Amino acid sequence: MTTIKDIARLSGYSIGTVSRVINQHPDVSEEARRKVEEVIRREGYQPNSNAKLLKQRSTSSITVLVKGRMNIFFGSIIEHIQTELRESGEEAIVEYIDDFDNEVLSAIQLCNERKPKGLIFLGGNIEYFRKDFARIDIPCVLLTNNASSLGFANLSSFCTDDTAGSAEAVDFLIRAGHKKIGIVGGSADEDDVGEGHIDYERLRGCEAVFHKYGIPFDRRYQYVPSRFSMPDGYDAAMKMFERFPDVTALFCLSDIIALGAMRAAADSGRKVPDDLSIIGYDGIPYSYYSVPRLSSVQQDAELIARKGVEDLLIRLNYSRPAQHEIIPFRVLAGETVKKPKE
Amino acid sequence: MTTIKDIARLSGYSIGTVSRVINQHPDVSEEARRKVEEVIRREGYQPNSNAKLLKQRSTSSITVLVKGRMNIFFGSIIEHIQTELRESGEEAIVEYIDDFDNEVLSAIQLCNERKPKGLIFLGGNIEYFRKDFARIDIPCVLLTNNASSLGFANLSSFCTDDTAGSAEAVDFLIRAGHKKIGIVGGSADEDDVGEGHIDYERLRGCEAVFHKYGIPFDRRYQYVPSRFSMPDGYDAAMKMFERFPDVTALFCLSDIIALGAMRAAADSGRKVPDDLSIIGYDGIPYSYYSVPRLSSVQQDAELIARKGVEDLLIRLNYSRPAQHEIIPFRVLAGETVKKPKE
DNA sequence: CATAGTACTGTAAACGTTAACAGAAACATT
DNA sequence: AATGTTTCTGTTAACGTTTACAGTACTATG
Repeated sequence: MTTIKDIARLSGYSIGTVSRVINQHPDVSEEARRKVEEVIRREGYQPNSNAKLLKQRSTSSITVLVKGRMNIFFGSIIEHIQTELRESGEEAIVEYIDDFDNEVLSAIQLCNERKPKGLIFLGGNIEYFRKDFARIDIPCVLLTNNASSLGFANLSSFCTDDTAGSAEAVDFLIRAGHKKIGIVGGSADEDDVGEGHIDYERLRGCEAVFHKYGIPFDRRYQYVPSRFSMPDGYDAAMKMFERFPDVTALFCLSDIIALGAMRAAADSGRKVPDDLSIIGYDGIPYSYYSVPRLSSVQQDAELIARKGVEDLLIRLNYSRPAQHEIIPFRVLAGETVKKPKE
Repeated sequence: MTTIKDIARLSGYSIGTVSRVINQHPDVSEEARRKVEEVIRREGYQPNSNAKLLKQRSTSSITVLVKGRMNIFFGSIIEHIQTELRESGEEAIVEYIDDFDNEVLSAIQLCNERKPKGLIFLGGNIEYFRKDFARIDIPCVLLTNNASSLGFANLSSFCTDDTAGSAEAVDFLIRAGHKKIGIVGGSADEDDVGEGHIDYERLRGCEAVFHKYGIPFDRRYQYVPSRFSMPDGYDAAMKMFERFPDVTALFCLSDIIALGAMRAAADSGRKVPDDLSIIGYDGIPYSYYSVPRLSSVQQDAELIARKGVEDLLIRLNYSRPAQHEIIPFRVLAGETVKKPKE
């Protein structure tokens, strides 16, 4: 392996000068720079990043910590994060952790091991682990929950208002004439739906709307938890049909789940939207191309990603305080919501 | 930051002993081990990986290099890779590169920067860069092309036989009674379809079957290139309808493309499968849940991932020669292929 | 009792880099 | 001519580990 020493020897300069050339320091003569660069190119020399990081005590990379299984909505956010970071000359490392792992503890471990200079969280619910979060001392961005209430100086958040988005979805169904509405959640564990949890926030929005219209809603019958995958959405919808057979509309807390539910509807002899209306959440491309086109509360994955990356980069470079911004959503009418038959 | 020195000081042992405790060396007394571990736990000490790697000259991690945009088939392979590696106590870092980047050159850069101990390639076509590949000296696995012909000692490959899979798809359509078959490809660039390219291999399989049945096939009219995304599939299908209006069946070189094509069919007034049959490739979960259920040549993402990881780990530990294995596929009949009307 | 072996422990030299510091040379200023 | 300043360069001490080597203190063996 060629090291900086070899370059120094071959170019006739000292390792100090070579290092300065590599790191674009100004105190280097034109001639030295030229000669050293020539040797570097000729030898195909690449600095050893471990040695570099050992000295500098941090990486040049930003880690994206994704909680839960591969999911196309997160996937598209990740893709946009990658694009944004690349444009700024930064490198993203994506790390997936299990749905049941504690993301904050995983993040701490990650910080120790790989020393990223910034962290982006996707999924999960930091609120539960606020105590541990205090141990993270690099800038963080949370893209799937609002963290303004947590009050950590190093934690920004950019996300849509889940409560408002869900309210609007249910409002949309009710205005279409539905009263028997089922809700398919995204939370894996029924017992787990506490404050800050994605299902909790979304259900809260739903219930407020039911209340506004004076429509009764019983969480025990009309809410089925699920997970962010099609098979899980399928199963949850089937369970819903069993539990609540005369349901006329489904609000699925993610498009993936909604697409699974569409198949479940077909398999249980329900035609969408004639027998069953469905509205999803996220606005993934797949839902846009489904037949019929899925109605959905659309989040702007690109905007969320861009805001998050921009904020992180600014805070990394100018130590600005953390920000919390609500990203607007919009309801795409689609083709899966229709006035109920009866 | 706590270092090994602090642990040594606090435990009353030397850094040598502490290091031996950390690395599970046998030459440590029970007492020393116990005491040192106690201090490590108490202090929450984490070894500095950069220092460790600087000494050991390689990472403990395996890098997955994914070419192209976020794509659910690759996504599910990645997920399985992650699972497999985690079970073996290994760590996976996923790196996405642009569709137009050269994956081998990217890999070389990656090796220099992060020093992974193994590399898994997803997507792309190493064949084009065989010359550069010789510069990579760590075990590699290619999961989307057969690399047996390349003859690199450090390159294994595990993938389905694209030629045979495509042949079977077309055979399936012809046996259903279709003669006017369009093929929607996965290759971004029409000029680019050369040997080793995924479209090249698949088209070859198709043409052989057309030939076998004595059905004419003109690549210029009946083949439209596309990319692995729904919008691209949609556009390509629309182009196909324009170019070849009386097409009765479509073979899409990926399910994502097929799902886009299904929407295109709907938008152009074609009912699937009554007016247009569609068969895809990959067998992603989404296609299984689509209505109607997509017919598809299913690849076993989990098996591909597992074989790849197993091979990599074995070669990492026992320096076995590289392997090349063809993973079987199977045609899922689905609901989108039907006898044509006329 | 001498010797050899065993079980453990400490020391110190690497690994490849950065950056603080000092020194040299050239030039400018008094 | 002496001094100060600027521009460049080399030297060297870290950074936090691992590991070869050398030791020490036992225990076992002849």
